[in-house]
Amino acid sequence: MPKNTFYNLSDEKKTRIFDAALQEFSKRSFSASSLNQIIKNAGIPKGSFYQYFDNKEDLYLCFLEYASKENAELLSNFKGMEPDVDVFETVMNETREFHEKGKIMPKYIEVAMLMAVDNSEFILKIRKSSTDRYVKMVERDKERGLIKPEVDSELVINMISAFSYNEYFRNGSDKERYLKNLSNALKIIKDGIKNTEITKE
Amino acid sequence: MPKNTFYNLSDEKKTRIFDAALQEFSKRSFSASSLNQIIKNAGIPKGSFYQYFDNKEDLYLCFLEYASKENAELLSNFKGMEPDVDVFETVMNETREFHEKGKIMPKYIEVAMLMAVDNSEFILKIRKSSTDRYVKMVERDKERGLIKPEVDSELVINMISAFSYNEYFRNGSDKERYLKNLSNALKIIKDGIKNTEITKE
DNA sequence: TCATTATATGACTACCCGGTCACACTATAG
DNA sequence: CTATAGTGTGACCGGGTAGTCATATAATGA
Repeated sequence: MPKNTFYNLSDEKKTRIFDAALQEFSKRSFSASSLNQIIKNAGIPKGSFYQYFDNKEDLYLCFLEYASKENAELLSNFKGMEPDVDVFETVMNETREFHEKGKIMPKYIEVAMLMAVDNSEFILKIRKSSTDRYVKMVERDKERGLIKPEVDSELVINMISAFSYNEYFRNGSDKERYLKNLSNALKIIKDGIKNTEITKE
Repeated sequence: MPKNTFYNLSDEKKTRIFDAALQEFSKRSFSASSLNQIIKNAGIPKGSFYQYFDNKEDLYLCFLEYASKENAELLSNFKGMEPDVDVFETVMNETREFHEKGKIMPKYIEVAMLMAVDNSEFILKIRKSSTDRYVKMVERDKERGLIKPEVDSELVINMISAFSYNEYFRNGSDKERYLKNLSNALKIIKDGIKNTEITKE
């Protein structure tokens, strides 16, 4: 847990620290990340950092909490689940939105990707809760007769998120290419699980 | 490429080095791995190591070659690209074989998984060449009229490998579950890109 | 005003890393 | 026996890391 001195800091300084943390934690996994790099980017002296946090782990945990709050706020705009839009369109729209919004969000994707490798219990919990929302969308689409009922909803979401993370990394700065590939992959999955029976009345 | 001095080493010493490399490369990604740790475990002095190899990358490449030879007989069953088997069946068969054979294999699997997550340019190059084989299979299936011609072959392989790596990590020790999920995912992708036109004569 | 407390700071420690190099040793050939 | 070439070796280099600490400065309260 960060010390009181951290919470007493100006918002501007706190933001600067979190921004620097985001830069670093989205580039390297926790164990490979450099605290020196973070404080350099944040423009705060080494000594000051240790006035605010116990150590690197302390910062990481605090950062994750902050990041998931940021995340939740942004996603709340979409929570509505518009009735005419299927899960694939939603994923695509939200991803596109991520990129248009300040370009900060995609960095969180990288953080998540690097977290996935660490595979700690703590991270599994966060990931689970973030995919649940999409799993529910798949299930809704099943009920609407758009998707074969025997399909494993969680598996579909795992396919999408795995590809999304991976592809995001692979394409580096070429975001257009990433979005195009994601769109193509979504189309393949959609065609692969679409309900061919005419059960709609 | 290792130097002659390495090949002139006793088999016992060579094995000791590869064993130590396996231990390290299965625990940490290439860029996170420690050469010092490897030579310590292998019980050879730093100076000697550089008599055998140019650098850490040299050892890694050499180790990969050795590892893939170790599994040579395993993969040789499949290398032939049997004419009646499509890319999906091949992936599934190879994966199953990979996991069912031997107790040494899991370590090598860890190496492969960590490789998938490492983003250094060095690793990217290696990874590319290893997926090429599967990309070619997709293209062959296209020519055979099994897969829609407009599909991006590389994208398909990326979807499969991303899911495979991710799912492997997610399911931890539950290999049966992993294989089942992979099978289901392959089915979805297959259905998503199968050629529905009747162009076969 | 002055003493006390909280915060700011960067030089410093100890320990990693990959890689080099001068030197020691050994084997072979003349 | 001696010269030479091949191999073994660990101290060392430059640069990175996380974390510490004495001291300087600012803020606070009596």
